[in-house]
Amino acid sequence: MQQRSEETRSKIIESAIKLFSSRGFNAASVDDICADAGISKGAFYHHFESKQALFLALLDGWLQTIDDAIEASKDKSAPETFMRMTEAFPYIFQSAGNHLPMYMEFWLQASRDEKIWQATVAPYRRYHKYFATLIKKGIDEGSFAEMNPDVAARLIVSTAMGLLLQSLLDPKGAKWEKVARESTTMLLNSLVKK
Amino acid sequence: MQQRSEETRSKIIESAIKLFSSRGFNAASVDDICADAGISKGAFYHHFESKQALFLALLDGWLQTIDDAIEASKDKSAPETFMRMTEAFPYIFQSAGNHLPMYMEFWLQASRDEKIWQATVAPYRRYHKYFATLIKKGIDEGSFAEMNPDVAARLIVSTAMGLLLQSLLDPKGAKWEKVARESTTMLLNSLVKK
DNA sequence: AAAAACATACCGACTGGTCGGTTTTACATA
DNA sequence: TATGTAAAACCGACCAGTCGGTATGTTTTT
Repeated sequence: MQQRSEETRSKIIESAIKLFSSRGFNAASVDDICADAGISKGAFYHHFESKQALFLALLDGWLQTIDDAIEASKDKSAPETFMRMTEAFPYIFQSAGNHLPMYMEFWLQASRDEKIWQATVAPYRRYHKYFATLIKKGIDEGSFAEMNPDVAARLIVSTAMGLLLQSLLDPKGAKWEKVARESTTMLLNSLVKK
Repeated sequence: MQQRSEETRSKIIESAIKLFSSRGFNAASVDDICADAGISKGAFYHHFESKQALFLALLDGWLQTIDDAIEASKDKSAPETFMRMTEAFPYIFQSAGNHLPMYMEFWLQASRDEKIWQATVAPYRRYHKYFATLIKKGIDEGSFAEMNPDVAARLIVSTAMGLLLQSLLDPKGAKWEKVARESTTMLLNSLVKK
């Protein structure tokens, strides 16, 4: 059976997410990850070429979940999609919340590491394009006010990212789910045709 | 003269900003900083207790510039303040742009390091309070529409941070100064009373 | 001459990664 | 079903290099 192999691999990934999130990419050593996963260093390097390769694997997994989420919301109207975004915030804050520092690390590493940058920027541009197209569709349909779809898409992404960042810095400083819901609604209202 | 001493100190800080920005806190070693500054390790540890202490000094310097900027915009009306924010964007993107990765690093470290967190979160809360008060003032004066000042303040900070983050990831993906100016204007329009 | 500023050699801890050897698995054969 | 065997999976000691930090000595300033 190759079941054991897959189990080991997922144990490594699980521990890596946990430790990268809590300590950071640099501070979490390969030894730490192996110890947490309860496997040996040999097993680690059997499954992953390097520490960076593991990092990239984690990044891929994350991007995949975003792709899935986008795919699931296709064929929806623009306002409906954004409403769903609003509804999704509690879920995002709960599930992504713990791993948020790691996603930030992706971001930061991307600005310094060519390989990671290439793996990150292409999906980012794809997402932006998706949002911009969606907004343009909404404008054409008459449900959104006249505006620059490109700028509006950046604005929406900014809001989501900025809220997550603020919640990361000061988790107990506000009821973030509530703030996220209300500010997204606020933003959405400014887009919708009056 | 204590002039030489101060020169050494500022040389260290200069090199630290440069290397922390380009390589990150962990990847930039004390030796690297010393080499870049053209001084010895002894000199380094004469001026700073530890690498973390240097990091905190850099953080303090950054927060000071924000404080100064806020202080300079006081006694202005709320809409005027936000208009000035818009005007300031090109400057921000130019000056902060290069050091942005380091500021992100502050953010990230703050979520993991108690000391750095305390040094970061207090100013953050102060800034948020300032914005919220400003918005409330604008509402009371009748220039802003009815809204939750707290949420609106988070939204504004989110926008600024999110834009900076996006520009960090994909500097050549858009004309960020233009996007920032337009989306801030968009946001401001949604606040102003119609 | 006292003190502050700086230089240099050095330390133990830890890092990512390697390597020879061992165990487990998958599969063909009988 | 039992058995032999090659490959895949895994182990853990080990390596060379780097890290932040220190101890001690030298130069410069006051």
